[in-house]
Formats: sequence, C-alpha cells, structure tokens
Amino acid sequence: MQEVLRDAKSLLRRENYRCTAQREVILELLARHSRRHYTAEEIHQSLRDENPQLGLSTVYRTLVVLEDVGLIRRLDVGDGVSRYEFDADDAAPHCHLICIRCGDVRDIACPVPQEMQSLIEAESFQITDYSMSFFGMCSHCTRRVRDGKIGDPGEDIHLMQ
Amino acid sequence: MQEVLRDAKSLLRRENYRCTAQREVILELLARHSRRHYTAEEIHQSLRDENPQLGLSTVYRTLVVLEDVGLIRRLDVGDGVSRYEFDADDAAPHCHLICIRCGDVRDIACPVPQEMQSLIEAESFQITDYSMSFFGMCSHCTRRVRDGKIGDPGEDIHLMQ
DNA sequence: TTAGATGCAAAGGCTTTGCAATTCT
DNA sequence: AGAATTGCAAAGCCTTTGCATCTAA
Repeated sequence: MQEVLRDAKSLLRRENYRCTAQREVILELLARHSRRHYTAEEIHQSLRDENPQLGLSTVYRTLVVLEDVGLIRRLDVGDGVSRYEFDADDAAPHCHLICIRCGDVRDIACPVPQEMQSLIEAESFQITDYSMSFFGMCSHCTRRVRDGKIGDPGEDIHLMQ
Repeated sequence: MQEVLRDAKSLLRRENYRCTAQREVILELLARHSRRHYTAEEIHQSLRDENPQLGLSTVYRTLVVLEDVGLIRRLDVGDGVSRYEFDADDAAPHCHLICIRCGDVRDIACPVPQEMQSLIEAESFQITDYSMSFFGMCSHCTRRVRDGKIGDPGEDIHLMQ
C-alpha cells in the first residue's frame, strides 16, 4: 500500500504533475478501497472531515489528472454520474456487475477473450482501453424479491438518466 | 422495414403506450439507420425539417419510452452525451469500437463468451443487459496519424467529461 | 521564484419537469 | 370524454471554468 502510493507519486512527477496534499489524500482513499467505485461527490464527502478545505472542484480536477496518468479508471453505470476505481498496474482485467435495483457495482475477474481481441484486431482497431458491464439484479436483491420483501419495480434505482 | 415498424407499434400499444406521430418518426429514423448511434440532439436536428413542430423534450421523452419497451438501447461513449441505437429482436449481440480521436462508433459482432456468462451466473447475478465497449483508434485515424496528416493529440475528441 | 494547483462562485451543457394545450383511443 | 402526450420554457444536476490566492519544486 505504501509502495503503491510511492510509485504513484513518482509517476505523477514523471508526468509533470505536482504531488499536492489533495492529490495524495484522494489517491490514498481510492487505493485503500480499491474495490469501491466512488463518485466525485462521495470522495469529497469522505474526505471533508479530515480535510475541511478540500474543494469539490479540486476533486474533479484531480480525477482528470489521475485518470490521465492511468492511476484510476472511470466507470459509467448509466445514472449520469461518473464513478472511479483505483487501477493498479497489476490490476487484473475485470468487468462490472451493476445491480439495477440497489446500484451496487461489483468487480468480477474476467479477461477479454482471445476470440474477441482477434475480431477487433482484424478491424485494424488499436485498443487502448475497454469497458465491460453487465446490468441486472445481484443475488442479494434477487433473494429479497423472491422473499417478497421488495417487489415493486418502482423501487429500482433510476439508471437511465 | 415496414414490418419492423408495425411490430414496434403493436409492442408500444401492448405496453400501454400510445402510437403518436412523434414516436413513429423517431423510431423510423433509428430503425432506418440501425448502424448509427444518435444523440437526442442529432435526432431532433435530423427530423426538424420534416417535422418543424417536434420538440427536443419530446425526443428525450420518446427515447425513454422506446428504451423501456426494448426497441432501442442506450450507449455511453464517455463524452457525457447519451447515444441510442435501434435494437431489433433479432439483433446480433455486438460490442462497440469507439474511436477516441474522431468519435466514430462502430458495431462489431461479438457474442458474450460462454466462459464469461458462466462466471457471472456463478455469482447468482441475473443479467438483463450488457455493454461491451473498446476504446482506441480506428483504422482510418491510425492511417492518418501514420501519414502525418494528424499527430497532435490535442485533436482527440474530449471523451472523458 | 514562478508555473502549476486550489477554492470559491459562476457558468456550461445535457436532461428532466411543470403546465397548459393538444391528441390518441 | 379523458387520460396520455406534446411543446415550450424553466429548472435540475453533474461537471467545468474564471480568477485571485496559494504552494510545490
């Protein structure tokens, strides 16, 4: 963890960005909760107590920087808000299971199949990034629906803006 | 094509939506250009000449309805604007190749691999939809960069909002 | 020292919504 | 007739930006 942060700092400097306190705390939060998918607002809320001076616009600007150098990745679950996840160098390729009822986003290891890569390379398309998401109901919500605890589709989160 | 539209109309009625002139022209446009990925604004522009009265908010509301009944699908290329594509019943599963330089979005046949589906089902996750996108440079832009016609990365479209 | 980064408030841009008028069924 | 739909304008919401101030290097 400490090493991850040290590497990140040197990467930032190498890319001609400064290592500011704000960038450090934001990156540290994302790295510490590498399975979470934070919105800018959530990051701001999470850090506000310890860093009362942190501005929301700084969070937004920092996310742009961190994504630019490849330390984090942006994810869109379809609700009109960008979410971000830490992206370690050795991060395994994964896709997202997005529950349309509770909004939970879960990673699942799943490499891009060779057959798919071949198809794309055949198009002479140079891949630099990818995103694979599956929408549906997580096991938790499926169980709750089956047990009659929730049944009204109106309870679904509003995924399509 | 005519049959597609007829089926669509009966589907709308079955789902308790009315078949209005606005819904018809919008659906007809999307169905006629099934390989395109229209933004609400583009749909509005495309139809304004023939239907001067069509309002942009009606386009937005119609897109919600058409997506709700499963006639179209929403796509996010990461620029903060929603795009929509016609989704026929017999549409082959496909993913999107999104060029980060020219913004072109291209479909490519590519079914969800069985191994991936198995992994997800193992999580007891009930899939209702999915989205697979690959970002990078299309063959056209790759060629232009190689030929020195474009080289400044600043020309890239701004994909991350 | 000084170019880059931050905070705040204001502006932007896409999308949604209130409401009166219109139109499918 | 009556409820759904439409258009317009206004509002919402997430995100970006201008600018004076601050700060890492």
